[in-house]
Amino acid sequence: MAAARRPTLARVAELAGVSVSTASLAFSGAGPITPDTRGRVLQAARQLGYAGPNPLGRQLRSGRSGIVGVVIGDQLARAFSDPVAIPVLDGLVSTLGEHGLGVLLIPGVPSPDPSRSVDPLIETAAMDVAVLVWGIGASDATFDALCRRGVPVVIGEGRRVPGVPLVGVDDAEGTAAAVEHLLALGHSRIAEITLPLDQSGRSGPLDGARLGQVQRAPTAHRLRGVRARVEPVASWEAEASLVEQGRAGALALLAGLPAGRPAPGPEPAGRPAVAGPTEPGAEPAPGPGEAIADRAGMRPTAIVAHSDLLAAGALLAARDLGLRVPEDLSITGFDGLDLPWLAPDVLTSVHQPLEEKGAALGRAAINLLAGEEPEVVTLGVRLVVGSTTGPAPR
Amino acid sequence: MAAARRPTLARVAELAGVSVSTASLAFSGAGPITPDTRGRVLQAARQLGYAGPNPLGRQLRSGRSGIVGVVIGDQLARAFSDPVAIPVLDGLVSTLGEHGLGVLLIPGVPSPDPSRSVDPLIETAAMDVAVLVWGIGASDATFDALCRRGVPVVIGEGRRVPGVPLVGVDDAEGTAAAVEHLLALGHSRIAEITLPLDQSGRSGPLDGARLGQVQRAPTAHRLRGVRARVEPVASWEAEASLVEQGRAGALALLAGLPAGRPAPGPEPAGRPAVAGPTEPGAEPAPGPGEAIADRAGMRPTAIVAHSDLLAAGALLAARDLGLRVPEDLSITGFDGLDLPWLAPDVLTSVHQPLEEKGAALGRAAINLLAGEEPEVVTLGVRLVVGSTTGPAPR
DNA sequence: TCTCCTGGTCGAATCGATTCGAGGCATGCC
DNA sequence: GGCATGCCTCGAATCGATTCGACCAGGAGA
Repeated sequence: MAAARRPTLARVAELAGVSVSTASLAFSGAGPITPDTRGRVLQAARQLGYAGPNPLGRQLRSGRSGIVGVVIGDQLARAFSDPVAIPVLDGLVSTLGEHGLGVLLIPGVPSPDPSRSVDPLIETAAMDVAVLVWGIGASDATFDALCRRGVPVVIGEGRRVPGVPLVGVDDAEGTAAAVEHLLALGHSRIAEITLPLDQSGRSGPLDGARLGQVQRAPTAHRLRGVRARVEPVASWEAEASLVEQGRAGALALLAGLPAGRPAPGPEPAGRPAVAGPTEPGAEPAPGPGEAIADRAGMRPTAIVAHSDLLAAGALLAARDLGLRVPEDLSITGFDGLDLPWLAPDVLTSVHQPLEEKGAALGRAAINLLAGEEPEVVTLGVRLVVGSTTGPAPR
Repeated sequence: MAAARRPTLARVAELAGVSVSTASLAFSGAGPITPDTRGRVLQAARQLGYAGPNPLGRQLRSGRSGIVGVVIGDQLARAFSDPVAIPVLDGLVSTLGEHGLGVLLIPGVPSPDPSRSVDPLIETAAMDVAVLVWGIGASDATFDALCRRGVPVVIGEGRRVPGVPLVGVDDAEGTAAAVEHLLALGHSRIAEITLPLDQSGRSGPLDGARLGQVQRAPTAHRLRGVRARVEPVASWEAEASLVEQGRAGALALLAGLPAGRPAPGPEPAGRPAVAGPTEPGAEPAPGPGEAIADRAGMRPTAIVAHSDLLAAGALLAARDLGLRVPEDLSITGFDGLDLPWLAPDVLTSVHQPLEEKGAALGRAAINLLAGEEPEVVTLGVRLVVGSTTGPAPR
């Protein structure tokens, strides 16, 4: 039994008694056509149940698929669970949608995969541009594969690659502002909970050696921003931007240490170290067995977290430990998420324009398609003071 | 300056000294070919920087785009913010990915839109199947448009449409189980916070009249499941599945009412009403001015929420009101989300297999493509008792 | 030695639309 | 009345690959 195939433009033209080219004109609207003829064609189309030109034919001819591949780093589920990702994706999809472009979801895969295999879609799917949303590492199989195919790429939050548009926020500026705020409040013992430095899945105390291994661009910038103002008394690397990780980090940084004022130790507390080419390795990193939380044996009075979820976890940990926020401990986040379940607390946080970031990614993709020169866009951030920061305890 | 276009299969064949058809064979692997010839073709391809057949040509020929359109109801941002959506989407994308299919994200639009316009992608994008993830209403412009185009459709969580595969969970069974659990604990004054009944954005007390207007399928089933076991003493309709809405609903249901045992009023408290064709309108709906929370003027001892986020909001509201959970108030949710920030509480909740639901949607789409008969799949749910339910207060 | 078979290669048709240049017809102007 | 001018319409080429049947050569079997 032959299944009746969908009618084609040719059949419609035939029924309408016109040529295929005329019928095409009737639909595309490009080129002159008598309203009468057009009407006859549309009438014939309706009669045959023809719902417009087959996208496949049109795409082949035009060489454009109207599809933007969006490569979601890591696992899809994890990417989507990240509340930071949502507005970005939303801004991206909206902006592209306004220009008639669709978003094809492509799962990325962890970079350090030995087989360097990428999702088959990257090799075979039709797309006019690709957007790598969560940045690319030093060497990225996905990026390479796309280049090989000749698919233009837009990078979100990653390292700069010559000739490739890049969209990011001013990460360093953001963490620097947070630290500055804390310094102004009199804090000197500032600890830090960082975003992952790479895709290794590692978590735990962050020492100088590890610091040199940072691969993810936003993390690197946020680390730099902090260190542009102060050398943290302790730093803890999270495995991912998750509440649980923030809690674990804060517990590690805070637990079992007496509160108190800066020890009169050899190290000048909270010395503001301007970032620069300081001797690496000269840094007195804590030894293996040493308490990670505090080189001087005393509790930090503030925690700078690289993300709001990490900060939220830190806040919960503080509550668990019976610490008052901000009286005993100040906490800053990064992202500017709305986290009503932290009520009555509102995070002091560096707000980044997430939806605008998505929109900027979309515009970059569109510009690329239009043949414009690739640009590097850096969006501004803004520290918004909430209820989780206050004067340093005396 | 003529931009050098990407090399085509024809150029590769030419360079390799074979015919186009042979070159095609070398890539597709279909049909017999000498390893030697194949090697020559691949060599030529490498030399030209040819990264495999152009998807557009292949797709036109095969009539398949390898793309599954996933229509996300409402706004994209809202859909993504819903933690229920994430695992479903993840299961869907994974399952489709294993079969080489990509997911094209398509924003749905609110049904009651007067212009009945749909996203242009629905009319013009290439796709082999479409999945309507968040169900379709009684009449749905999106669904109609897809049918007109001849794109086969899979429905997730919606009404049954003959000839269209449907995937859902046993909603009625779920809420019934939750209520049964509460009844077994001795609760008789059970209130309810419901999912939206339609896309109107309405929220507030739910009376009998409104109950008849329910359009969204899962909501209807969950309402039915509750009423199969008990007639709630009060019901509050949320505008969306959000923590804030749950909090508002719970405050409305609980605020300002004295705790206490069932009033010896004319109405038998907690009468278990079996669902059935009871006289509509005979229902003693609360009058306009009446306290919505409680027909007998007393606080409910349990709240059945249609989703975990609503339940979480209710829990926060209870904490705000100084009510102990579960000593003063029991709360049940629906979905089985992991909500660590509710710690130390763990919701008693009806767990639904979210990722499996996504996978089932994917399988349904694949089966449809393979020409198999459309099926209705209903996945089971399971009540998991947490710390938010306990014996009714005496 | 002839025929049959089979594995490998090639030609040509096909998928469904877009687009460019040519041509036809009517109008307007000289 | 003839010619230039537009406005529509049409034919044909094109996008890049897949696939079916034809064809050819070489080996096996009779």
